[in-house]
Amino acid sequence: MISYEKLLEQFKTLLRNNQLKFTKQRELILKFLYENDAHFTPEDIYMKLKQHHPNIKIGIATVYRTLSLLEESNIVSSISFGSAGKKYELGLKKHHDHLICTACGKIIEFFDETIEERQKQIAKQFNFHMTDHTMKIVGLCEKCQA
Amino acid sequence: MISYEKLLEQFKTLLRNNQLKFTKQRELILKFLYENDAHFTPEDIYMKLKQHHPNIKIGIATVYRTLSLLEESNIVSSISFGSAGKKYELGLKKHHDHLICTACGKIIEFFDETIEERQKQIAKQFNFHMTDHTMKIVGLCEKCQA
DNA sequence: TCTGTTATTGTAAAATGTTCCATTAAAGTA
DNA sequence: TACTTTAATGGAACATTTTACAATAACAGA
Ligand SMILES: [Mn+2]
Ligand SMILES: [Mn+2]
Ligand SMILES: [Zn+2]
Ligand SMILES: [Zn+2]
Repeated sequence: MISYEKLLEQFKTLLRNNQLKFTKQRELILKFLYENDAHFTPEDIYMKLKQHHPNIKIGIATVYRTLSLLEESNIVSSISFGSAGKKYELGLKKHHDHLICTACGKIIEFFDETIEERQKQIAKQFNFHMTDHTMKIVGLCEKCQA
Repeated sequence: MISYEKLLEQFKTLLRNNQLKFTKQRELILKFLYENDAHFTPEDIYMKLKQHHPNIKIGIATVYRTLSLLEESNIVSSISFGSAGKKYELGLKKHHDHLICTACGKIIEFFDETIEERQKQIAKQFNFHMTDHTMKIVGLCEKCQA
C-alpha cells in the first residue's frame, strides 16, 4: 500500500501538470479518504471535515468538485445505489467490483480474474477502447436473508 | 418478442395483484417504451409524451414514479451514466449488459454466458442472494477513437 | 518577500430529482 | 348507472447536485 506522503506527491504532480492548484480543501478530502477505508457520500465527507477541522472553511460544492476531479484522475472511484446516491472510496486498492445488500447497505468487495479477462475480450470484439468498467451484484447479504 | 397486447395484460395483472390502478399515464409510458427501442431519461419520456399526447395531462413526477414502479416490477431496466443521469429501456429483451461510449453516448448491448455464470458463483461464494446485477464497460466506440 | 496572474473557493442561484398533499380518477358493488 | 372506497395524479415544497460569479488564495517570477 502506498504511503500517504507518496500519494500526496503524486497528487501534487498531477495538479502541477494540469496547471491546477494544491489547496487545503483538496488535501483534506484526499487525506480523509486515505485514512478511512470505506465508501462515503459527498455529504458524509463534508460533515466529517467540518466537524474535525472547524478552523478550515469548506463548502459542499468544493467537496463535489474535488471528488469529481479525483475520480477523473483515477485517484478515487465511485459506486451508485438505487436510492442512497453515489459513494466514493480511494481507488488505490487493486481494482475490484462490488456486492451490495439492498436491505442493510453492506458492501462486499471482490475481484475475479475470469470476469476481468472476459471484459477485455468483449471490448475487443466490438472494437471498443475500454477505459473503465464496473460491475455490481445486488441482492441480500447473509445476515439479511434470515 | 411479446406483443404489446400481451405485455399490457401482464402489466394489468401485476397492478391488480398489488391493488394498484391502471391509469392513462401508466399506459402511455409503457407504450412509449414498447414502441421505442432505445434508452431514455425520465425527462426525454416526459417531453415526448406531452408533445404527442397534448390532450392527456401528465406530470414529471408521475414519469419518475412510473419508471420506478416498472423497474421494481422488472418490466423496465435502467443504466446510469457519469453525467447524463439514469436512462431507462424496456426490459423485455433477454438480459444484457452495456458498453458505453464516453464521447458520443453510444450504447452497445451484449450478453456473455461466461460472465453470467461467474457472477452466480461469486454470489454463492459470499453467501449472497443475488437479485440483480449490472455491468458497464466504459470507453470509446470505434468511431470516437479516430 | 512582494506583486501579478489565474485557478479555486464559498455563497447563492439554478437545475435536477423526490416527497407531500389535496383533488381526481379508477374500479368494485349494487 | 350511481355510489363508495382508495390509489394516483399534478403541482408545490423540499432535497440534492451543479453552475455562476465575485472574492480569495495559490503560485510563479522579480
Ligand atoms: Mn470498493
Ligand atoms: Mn440496454
Ligand atoms: Zn444486508
Ligand atoms: Zn462514441
